[in-house]
Amino acid sequence: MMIELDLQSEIPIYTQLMDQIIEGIASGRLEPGESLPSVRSLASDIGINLHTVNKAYTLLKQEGFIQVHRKKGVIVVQKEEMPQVTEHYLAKLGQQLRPVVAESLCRGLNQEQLTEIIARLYNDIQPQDKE
Amino acid sequence: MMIELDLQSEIPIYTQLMDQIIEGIASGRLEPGESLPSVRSLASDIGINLHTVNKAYTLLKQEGFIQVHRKKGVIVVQKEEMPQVTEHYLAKLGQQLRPVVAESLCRGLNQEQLTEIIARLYNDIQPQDKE
Amino acid sequence: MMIELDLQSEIPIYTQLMDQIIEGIASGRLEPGESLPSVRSLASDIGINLHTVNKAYTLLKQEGFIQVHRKKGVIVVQKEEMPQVTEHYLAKLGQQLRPVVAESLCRGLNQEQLTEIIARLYNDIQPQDKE
Amino acid sequence: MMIELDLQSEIPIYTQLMDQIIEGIASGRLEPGESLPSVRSLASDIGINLHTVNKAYTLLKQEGFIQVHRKKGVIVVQKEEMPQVTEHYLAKLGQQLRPVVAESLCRGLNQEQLTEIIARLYNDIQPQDKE
DNA sequence: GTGGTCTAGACCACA
DNA sequence: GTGGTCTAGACCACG
Repeated sequence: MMIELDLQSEIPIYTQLMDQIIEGIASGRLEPGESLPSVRSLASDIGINLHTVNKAYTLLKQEGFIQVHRKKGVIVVQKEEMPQVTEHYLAKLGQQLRPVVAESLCRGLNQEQLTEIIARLYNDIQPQDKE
Repeated sequence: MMIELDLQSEIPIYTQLMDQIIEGIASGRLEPGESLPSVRSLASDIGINLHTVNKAYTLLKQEGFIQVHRKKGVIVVQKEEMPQVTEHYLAKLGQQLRPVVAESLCRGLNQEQLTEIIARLYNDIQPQDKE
Repeated sequence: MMIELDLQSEIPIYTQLMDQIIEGIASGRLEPGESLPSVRSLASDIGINLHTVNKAYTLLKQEGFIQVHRKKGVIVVQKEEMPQVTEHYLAKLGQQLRPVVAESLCRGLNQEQLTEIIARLYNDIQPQDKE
Repeated sequence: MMIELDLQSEIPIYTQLMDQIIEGIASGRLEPGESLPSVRSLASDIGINLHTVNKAYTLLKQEGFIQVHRKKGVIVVQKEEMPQVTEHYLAKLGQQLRPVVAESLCRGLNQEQLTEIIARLYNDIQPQDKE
């Protein structure tokens, strides 16, 4: 599992970590049931604070992407248990996307172009092996 | 100019204010050349500190959405001077959207559905000059 | 006398006005002894406040570039009376130029290039008719 | 890092601070990658408010001279990432220098003399690695 | 302990 | 009256 952090970024490290793990799941590089490194080992691997990894894991657990077993350690949830498209999620999505769309409109980036960007991201992230 | 803020939100007030103003421009409720309320009056209108408004204005000025005119006060930039779709902007956009798409993939929200959400936001915000 | 002001600029209008008049003198478009418009007419010509023009004139007078006669109005000083290169002026110059040179060094603009820019400005402003 | 401020000057403190830091970089007293004191410690060291220091740092960050690193704090950018000579910078430079040259012409300070002043500043600021 | 945010009150330059 | 600057004190997120 490759984690790339930008320590200069204004995005908190724990958020970047969450994003990377979620993208890992989305892309298939992290499979359901697969186990993640322990808080300690991941922290030392990428050279950040224990608390930071812990915070990311805790939030991912809260959102339902991972489970923490006393014995098996940290694992990605099974496909059936993966978080769904809830009302709450859709609301958050709209709230996130609204300012993005507004700025696009101001700058003259039209709906087709934005859709195209979204499409490229889907293809970019999505698992490519179709078998 | 209606401004709606959520003082409890984790999103900084000055960011919400920027978003609202940008959406105002995108929607046509704020027209190019139109003048915005003074820092002081807007602050007292919406019940926040003038420095918070000032920060929002300053950032909007830096991004090129508004100008501070010595006589007319704060004005929305002319259409020709509106910020463009720069490389830098596209990079920022991709960076913002990437985690959104990743989470969508995990939750099983497919590309068509996300595109549909974008489309609705475009229609929602866009100026509705129907007459 | 053409005056070009940028009302959006962060540079105060009275300063821009002073700069323009000094450049006018430097370029020969305003000759020693020539009279400048009255505060009132200049203000209405360029559409700014009386006080602003007044401030510019007052400061120019203090610096010795113009004289205000009760009868002749405002005139550019004679060549012999033009402000000289004083110690005080050199100190001000160094103080102004120091940060400019420092930033140039940081950005990798070398001495020759900066000198070239200065040279171009001299040629640009200087009176061109040599007869 | 020595900082000398003139609290009586008409030049804003945050500007003086920016200038001093840029000169520090230009002179080599501040090396790329080196970390700057925290907002709080610098503020208390030089006896000004932390918000004033913060403003200077924020602007320097925006201009690309420093970065805020999540672990190392505030650092001078690496040499490769140092701001370049952009069109925008050259425009700003011309705008800054134009009135200076105009006044020089009026006062009879010729191009050679001004060039000489620039040269002295370059030598004065430039890193003196003689050993 | 760090930077980021917000509030509050004050002074000044500008127009 | 406007924006710009500075000070001061407080809370929070982050690491």
